[in-house]
Amino acid sequence: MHSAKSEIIHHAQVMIQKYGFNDFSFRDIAEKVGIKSSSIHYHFPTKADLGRAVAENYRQQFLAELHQAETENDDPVKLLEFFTSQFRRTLLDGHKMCLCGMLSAESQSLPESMTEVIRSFFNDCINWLSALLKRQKDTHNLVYQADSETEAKLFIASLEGGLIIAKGLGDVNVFDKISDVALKKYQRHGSS
Amino acid sequence: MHSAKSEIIHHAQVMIQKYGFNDFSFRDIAEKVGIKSSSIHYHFPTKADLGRAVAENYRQQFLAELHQAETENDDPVKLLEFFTSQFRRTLLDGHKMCLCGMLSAESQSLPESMTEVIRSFFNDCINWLSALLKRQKDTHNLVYQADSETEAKLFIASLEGGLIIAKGLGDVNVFDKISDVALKKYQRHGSS
DNA sequence: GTCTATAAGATGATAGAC
DNA sequence: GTCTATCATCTTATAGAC
Repeated sequence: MHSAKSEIIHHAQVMIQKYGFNDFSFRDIAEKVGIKSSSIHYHFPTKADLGRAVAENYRQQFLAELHQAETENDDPVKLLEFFTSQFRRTLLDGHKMCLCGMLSAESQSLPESMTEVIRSFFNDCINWLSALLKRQKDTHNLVYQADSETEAKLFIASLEGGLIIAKGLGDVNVFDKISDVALKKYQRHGSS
Repeated sequence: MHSAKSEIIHHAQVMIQKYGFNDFSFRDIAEKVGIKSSSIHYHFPTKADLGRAVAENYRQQFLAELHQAETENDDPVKLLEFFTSQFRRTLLDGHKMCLCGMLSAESQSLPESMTEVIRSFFNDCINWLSALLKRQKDTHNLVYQADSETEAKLFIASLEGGLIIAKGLGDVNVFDKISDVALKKYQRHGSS
């Protein structure tokens, strides 16, 4: 389970989350993995190939963790908190951005093969959150300010933006404050 | 008012907002301005110098526009809408990110001279929004879910994240949907 | 202030040996 | 699969003429 290929994907992912897609090199990855940069081209002919593989791997793993959480707990609020904790974890672990949040900001300088995956990632997240919020709304007869899909978009936007503000202020606690308020809307009575 | 120096700053700003700090070169800027890349070094010795000047210029202009808006209108809700429209404008004009939002995401690959300015930008915005929200709250006897400063952080996070989600989905309308819901919280009765 | 010329290093990528 | 060697290109940056 520590094949060179998976090691390359792992370190590329971390570097994208920390520095962005255009500020790491094949040599940087190679040094981390302990091989030469030319060996990376054997697994991923171009940087676009590597980038797409990293994004697709991230998307699938992220989604798998969401589905796994659903099997362990079916309380919508708890699941929203789990979703939030996934973002919190990347921030605490090396001040990393969400991979797809970083790539989305940079999307105009990325190959189209990568932007396809980013779009899928956000669609996946919004669908998952939307179904959750709708279930919470129907169960407790709540009234939202907008349809569940729009509420889902606002929620994930708050988290992606929360990472940016926390990084900009250089204070990881800011993320917790932001996400706590974003969550409160769905934890209490439904007049909001 | 079209000095080479201001032209350089302008085009550098646009390119950072579109592609990020590490995906444009002095030659790219030089071509846009119509000079040679070596001439840029006369005005800005290093790329870090240019980056800091761009960020500082953005920060001051952004803040000046906020203060200008305050002299024309003192309704907190209208001012929140104005704040929002500033973000909307950058998205509609070339799918650009907020300059400091982009730089904040990339902050781990930036010189410290730039991260200082980014921190100031967000502090400025949060202070401005916070005072606004507090005034709205006191005037109408509203109840927020958190203190005004935290509400301000959530609000700007929603906008920064709104840009990211809209870009990720490749649909600028998504930003409007997100910002509309974020705004509703402060337009209506105060139980939220 | 802007130019030409150039340096010194990094980058993505390929060819061919093992 | 990984290596060495190499390439063409791009990058920031500097020196010196005009």
